[in-house]
Amino acid sequence: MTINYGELEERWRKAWNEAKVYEPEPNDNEPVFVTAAFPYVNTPQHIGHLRTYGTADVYARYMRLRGKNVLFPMGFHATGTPILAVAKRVLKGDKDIIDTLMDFDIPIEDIKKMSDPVFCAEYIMHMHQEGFVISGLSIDWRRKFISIEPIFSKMVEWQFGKLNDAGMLKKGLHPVGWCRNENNAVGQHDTKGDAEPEIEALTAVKFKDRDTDAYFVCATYRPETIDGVTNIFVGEHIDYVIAEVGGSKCYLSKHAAEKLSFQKDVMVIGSIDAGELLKRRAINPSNGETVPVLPGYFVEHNIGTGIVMSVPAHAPFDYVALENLKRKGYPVPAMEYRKVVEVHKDGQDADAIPALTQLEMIGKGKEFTDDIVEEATKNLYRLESRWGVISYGKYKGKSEADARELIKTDLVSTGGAFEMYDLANKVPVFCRCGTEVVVKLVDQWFINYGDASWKEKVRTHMANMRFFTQSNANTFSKVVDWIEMRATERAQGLGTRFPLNPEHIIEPLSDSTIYMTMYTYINVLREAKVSADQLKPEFFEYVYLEKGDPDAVSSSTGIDRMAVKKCREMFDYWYKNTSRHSGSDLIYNHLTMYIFNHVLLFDKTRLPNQIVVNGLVNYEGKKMSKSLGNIVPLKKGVAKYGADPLRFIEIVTADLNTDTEFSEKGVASIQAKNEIIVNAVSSLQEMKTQELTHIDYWMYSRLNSKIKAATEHMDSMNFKEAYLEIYYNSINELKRYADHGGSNGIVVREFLEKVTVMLSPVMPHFAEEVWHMLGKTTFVVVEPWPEFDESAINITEETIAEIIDATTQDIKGVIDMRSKSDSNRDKRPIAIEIIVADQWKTTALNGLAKEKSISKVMDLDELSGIERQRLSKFLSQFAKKINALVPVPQIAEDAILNGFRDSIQYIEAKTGVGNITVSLENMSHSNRAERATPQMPAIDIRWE
RNA sequence: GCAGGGAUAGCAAAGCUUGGUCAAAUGCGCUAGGUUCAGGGCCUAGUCCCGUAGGGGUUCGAGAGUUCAAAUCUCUCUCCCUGCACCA
Repeated sequence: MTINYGELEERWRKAWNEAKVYEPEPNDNEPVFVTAAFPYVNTPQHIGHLRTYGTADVYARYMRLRGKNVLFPMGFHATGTPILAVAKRVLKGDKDIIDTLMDFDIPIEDIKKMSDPVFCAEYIMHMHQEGFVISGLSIDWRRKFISIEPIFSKMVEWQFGKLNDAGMLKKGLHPVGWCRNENNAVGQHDTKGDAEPEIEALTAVKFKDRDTDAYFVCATYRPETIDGVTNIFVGEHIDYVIAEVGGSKCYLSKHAAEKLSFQKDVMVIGSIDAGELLKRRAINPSNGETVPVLPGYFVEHNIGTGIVMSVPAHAPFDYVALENLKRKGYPVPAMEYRKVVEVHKDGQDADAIPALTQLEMIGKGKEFTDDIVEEATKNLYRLESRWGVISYGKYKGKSEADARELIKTDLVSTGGAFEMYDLANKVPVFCRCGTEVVVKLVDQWFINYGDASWKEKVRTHMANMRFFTQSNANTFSKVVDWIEMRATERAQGLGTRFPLNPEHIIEPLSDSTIYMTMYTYINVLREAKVSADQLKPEFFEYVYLEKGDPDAVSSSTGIDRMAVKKCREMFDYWYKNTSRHSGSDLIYNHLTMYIFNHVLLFDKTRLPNQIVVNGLVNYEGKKMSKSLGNIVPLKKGVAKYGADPLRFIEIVTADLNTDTEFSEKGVASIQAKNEIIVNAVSSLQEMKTQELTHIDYWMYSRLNSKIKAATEHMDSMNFKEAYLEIYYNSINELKRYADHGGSNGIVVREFLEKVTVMLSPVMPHFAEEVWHMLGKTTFVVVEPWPEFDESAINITEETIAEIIDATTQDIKGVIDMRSKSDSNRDKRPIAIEIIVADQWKTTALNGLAKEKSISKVMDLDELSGIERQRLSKFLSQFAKKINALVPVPQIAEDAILNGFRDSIQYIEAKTGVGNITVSLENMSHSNRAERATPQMPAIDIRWE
């Protein structure tokens, strides 16, 4: 029977909707509040998005079955620039964005309207909502909102007022990519070719001109090599200027002066010819040495300052440039290529010049072209940064990495250098408008997540949170150590105005750290028709912190008194036992900021309880991405595969924190297995009620140990293991049960019923269908999760089953092996005797597992009746692995004998041998009988 | 560079926290057979090497160590991936 997922899923969604099963109200049960990071609505969803929301849904559904009062709401995020960018691109008729939107089946006339950002956000929001609905998420839609609504802004304004009151908003300088034409910060999506502006800090070292009061400014990544400087390089064709920088006269390229003016006070006084500079001498600020100025062929005006400090021992470019000059007969004064860093590592020649060694290694005798020098530079930098030790001067013996910071700090503090920023990109980065991007230091507001006492509060609280994997807990803890200032205002984008600078908006991650609180009462605000301007701070103070009283709040805001009270009651009831879900990429920002803001603003009972972080989804082995063209829109995916198979594949087939693999084959296999379950339900009609046999007890045992294991796995958020038990193993057990002649309707029915309930969190629609096929009239999605019956877990029966299966395998193996040989090729086995070990062997084996000594077991009283030689022979076969022995269950001879006898038909079918007998070791006449061990009966196969 | 994570059989991926029951789950691929079998699906068996009785041998990035015992613990090395703040 083929399952029509589309039809069945829609039918059950409609039934649940009508019964309002996902619209909880406070009751006596314990509330559980499940939220997932609200989606950003600049593009519609693809099937990968289902991972996070589905994971949250499975948890919500599981909690619901466990009798909790579960609220799972959802909102949408739209602040910031991406939606603005989409609208702008649509307005320009950008083909790329229009194609992308058309891939999601948006009609062209609607796409045209998306040049309005608000329309765009709301349109895509509706698509997301529909996607969530058809995916079967158990969301309470009465509480939906979008982050560009005025009432959302009111909450954010309250939050920032609190942050400011707590002194956590700070003003400071921050380097950003900058377009001087548009006067705007530029991020990756604002540049041509979406190049990420890579901002790097450099040290600008000031070498004084010996004869004037000006300085040569050299930008470097390696200030620690300062004592190895032999000369200064300038470019012969570069335009240089003299400029007043931070109070002192400096030489630098014209281009550099311009760029630097976005970071420091720069006043150009005049220009100076490269030829003039070449006549000067420069003084090393570290050691006072006077060095010459030479022409460097590789120096460029737009990299760094256009002036380079030359360290030929450690910089391949410098070395090569000096050699070139010498070869051309340029008057290069005698100089020492001083080595200031040593690498203590195998294969490093202590006397050689590192730059030359590296060049020769890479150049292999060829001419040193720029590519080779470039690579040598990279290698040497890596080698010395990792292994280098300073071998000269004050910091001799320190690692290069440590010395870099120390020397830089020394230079800066004595006025010998200043810090500057530049783009580290290989090629210049251009704004979409065509202007080259520079680094600007902007004066702006930050949230000070580096505040020591704040961090301490966060750490203290995090010790009480659940993160489910040790690795996630560690990551969070590292992020807390690392997080410092976070810029919190933006020049452009949708969103809430920043209270301390209303020209700007609040940065879109900072505005969504406490929004989940709003789900608890927003439906009350809507019903009471509360407007944004009524949401004054005192409202939030009362609802969130119970400060003030409802009468005062009501009279100052004009909000109905009952509504004010109800908002507080709803927040009070729902906002505890919270479970926060998101993809792992948000650990580094959103999730950490979520903890910080809660800890600062709310009281202890309202703080985050647990965070569940999940991996992503790969498509047929590859990452889903626009460039690979393998993005499957969620709507298409659900229509094609069914929401339930899609949910199963995405949510429970991989460990929580790793990526799942989506494949068509995988979906097909889930669909096929679902059909097996449906067939099992149909087969119930032919089954009768009868007395329980071995196989029935085994089935009960499996069912109950399954429930036990699955419950433990679900509780620790280990969905993969849980559903291995609930789904895959159940199907195998149904098969094994039938193979072994199981046919008891009562047993199978109970098995199927309980499995169906456990299946419902992942495949709610399908489970509901099966549940009703089983004749039920309730909703499976609100049934209680099954309890396990410890007494029904029967280790003996499960062990016997394992022994029977293993023995059957062994028999097959032996037959296969024997029939491969020439002498037996034509012979067929005609009879098999299975010989079950005598009881005393279990005693002896368990004795050995405990005593770890053969002689001690020989002396045991309970084995005194056993013939010495037989006992010794039996024990000695375990001698080699005596330390690895573990006790085995003691099983009565009759039980195992009967188990085999009940399974004779099965073994015959599996092995193709018709004459199978089972006997006890001491009753058998076979000369193989004594080979029997407790876990492994002896087998004697007779051939024709 | 800084921080985090990883390296397991043809591929993908468990297991390693709490060393032994690990030749190592599972899925895919591949091979053979079956199926009124559409070159599909499903079923059965096999898939490191050797083996005429359920056995033996050699494996879990490389090297060293701890141990009666290591895929699992320690150290060193090599290589790979991800994030790094104006970007949601």
